[in-house]
Amino acid sequence: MRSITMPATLKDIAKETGLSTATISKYLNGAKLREKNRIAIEQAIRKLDYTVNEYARGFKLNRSHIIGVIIPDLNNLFITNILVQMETLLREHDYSIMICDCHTDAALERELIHFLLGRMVDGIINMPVCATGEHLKPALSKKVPVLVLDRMISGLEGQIDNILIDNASIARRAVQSLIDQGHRQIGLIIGPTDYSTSRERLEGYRQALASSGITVNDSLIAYSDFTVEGGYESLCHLLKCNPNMTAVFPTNYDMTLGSFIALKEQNIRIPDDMSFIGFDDMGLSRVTHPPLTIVAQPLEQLGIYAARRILSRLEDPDEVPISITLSASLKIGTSVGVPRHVEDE
Amino acid sequence: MRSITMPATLKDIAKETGLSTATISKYLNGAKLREKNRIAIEQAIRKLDYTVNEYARGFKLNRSHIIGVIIPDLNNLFITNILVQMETLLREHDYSIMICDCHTDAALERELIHFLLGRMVDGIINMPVCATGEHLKPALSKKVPVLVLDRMISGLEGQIDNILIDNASIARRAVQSLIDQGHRQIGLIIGPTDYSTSRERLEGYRQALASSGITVNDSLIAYSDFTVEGGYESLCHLLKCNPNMTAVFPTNYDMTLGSFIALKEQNIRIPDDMSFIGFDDMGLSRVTHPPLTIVAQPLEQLGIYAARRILSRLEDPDEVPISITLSASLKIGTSVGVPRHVEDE
DNA sequence: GTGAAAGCGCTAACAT
DNA sequence: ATGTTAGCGCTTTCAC
Repeated sequence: MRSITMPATLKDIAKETGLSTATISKYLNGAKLREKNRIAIEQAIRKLDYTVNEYARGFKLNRSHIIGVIIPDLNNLFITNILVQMETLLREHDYSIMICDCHTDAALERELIHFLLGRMVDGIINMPVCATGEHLKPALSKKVPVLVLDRMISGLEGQIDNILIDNASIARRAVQSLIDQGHRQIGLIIGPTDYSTSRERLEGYRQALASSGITVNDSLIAYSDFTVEGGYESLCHLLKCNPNMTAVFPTNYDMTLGSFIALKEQNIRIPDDMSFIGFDDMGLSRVTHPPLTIVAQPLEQLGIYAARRILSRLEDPDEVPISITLSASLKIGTSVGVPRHVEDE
Repeated sequence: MRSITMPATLKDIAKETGLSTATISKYLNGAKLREKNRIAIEQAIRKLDYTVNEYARGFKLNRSHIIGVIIPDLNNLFITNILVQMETLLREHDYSIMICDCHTDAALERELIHFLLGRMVDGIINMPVCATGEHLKPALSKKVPVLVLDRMISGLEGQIDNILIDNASIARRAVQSLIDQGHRQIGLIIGPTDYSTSRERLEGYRQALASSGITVNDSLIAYSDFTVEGGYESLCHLLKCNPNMTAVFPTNYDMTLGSFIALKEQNIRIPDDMSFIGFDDMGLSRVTHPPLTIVAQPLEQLGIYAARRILSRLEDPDEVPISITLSASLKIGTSVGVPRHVEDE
């Protein structure tokens, strides 16, 4: 006899209704059957509080309906904004996500691939730390669909899906808009250059300057670390080394917050004393006066595309992996003005 | 014959080594055996690239090694700070977490309990939206251990674990420290009072004032919503209604950020013009000058205790659910000063 | 439309 | 120390 705490199984429903487990299973999976039987089954299910044992089903069908997600840091609004959309959309399709934080540690990242494969995940979404993509090989050789998020990995074309943002383009446009206002001494606060996103933003900055015939002044480029503290210190450093700097462009949210606070604390007015273009349209950018001109990355879209792509791959194993690049937009505020020396002319 | 993409099974290893599946299973689960056989198995495992089918194992043993986690919002550093520790510790014990964001929607929260139970999670950790705990009943009746995080739910004592922070106490101490400096007009920015944390912080504020014989002035209490915008607007509102206010105490991280920026923008100096005690020692508090006096909640500890408790419950089903209350601390900076009118006396 | 039976990969008696 | 065997709950032929 089945104890009070043991959940009911198909067999119990079969016994209760006098039907076979096969029939009930089929019904549960969408088959049609005699009205009388349908009702009997529904009744038995309610009476015995039956729910499908997804574990047995997954075991039988060899699919878990779980997507593994490996990210470098959960404590990051840029990342969670993407995850929220992904999770919501995947759950609507009856998939759940297993999030693993590798703490920006490439060795742990590699381990986590194995961890997730051991958990029989149906697919893997990864914002990679390891730039070579070497860590993804075990998943690929097991034919588990892999999607790489927000960072470029070369050498795996055609084997993985890739959702990217056109960082070079948006950085170029942002810096160009500063140049158009007359700025020549434009500070850039950039993240670690082992990430393709940082390199591309730097490249966009260089392109904009080059196309206007402005020589790049290396002392205007602060190499930072994507943190609030990093942004704060970089801004202070840039100011000290470049008294003539008239505009500054931090290139992620935390550094935007840090450098914004540094400016406020030094009583440097935006845009009167310093023009400012921030990054990522979250928290801070919703309250500042003047409203910030800001690079708005389509984070929700990133999450949605990632979820859609992995679902497509799962539905049709023959689907070919592709790379999708989304455009960011420049949200215009009033934190960019005409630089002093131009006004004076 | 097993196709190239089908993963190897115990049977394959058995065939390869000439041993039985039982022996290999036992070895995999820690049993000792003849050195010769051990080597043969290791070799076969490597040759066939075998990994345990966790799905079959979980099915057989009726445990998934998955903890379901339901939170009101992933886009929240307070929450992710807790999750990071939880995830790390649980994974070290070979558990993974399935995170579901209910978007502060009680109906979705209830649904997610069913979703997770259907996924056969071994336990559930929940920072609840629903204050009655009604949504947890299905989990409890299935004997799935439930742990409630950071919020009090009454009526479920002895049935659920509960990890809390002593909000009343820390709020009282924070406000007391302002009173000790001579402040009498102390603004409070509080979150939605449907959460026990908000009510307790408000209670702590009241207690501190009462114990010093100060009458509570309702116009000094701003009921806000835990967001950056909310903090910004609440600060502006408090200032307008209370020109005599000499100190302000926002009670979560986002509202701390919002009100801090509002002060900066109005050129109100901290602590000269306004004393300030912030909440949650993250991002902002690491860069401000002067360093903020701040309520530091033990977020990492919260995550660690939650993980430990649920692991204990899983290891020993007879373990009795308990409630643990952690103390927050007041990190002293220099954002609190002596109010003007006292200096003048 | 319905049922009988096989089997997914693993573990746990139980036997040797 | 190792093998035999049954069976977890489900889906899926293949009959009828």
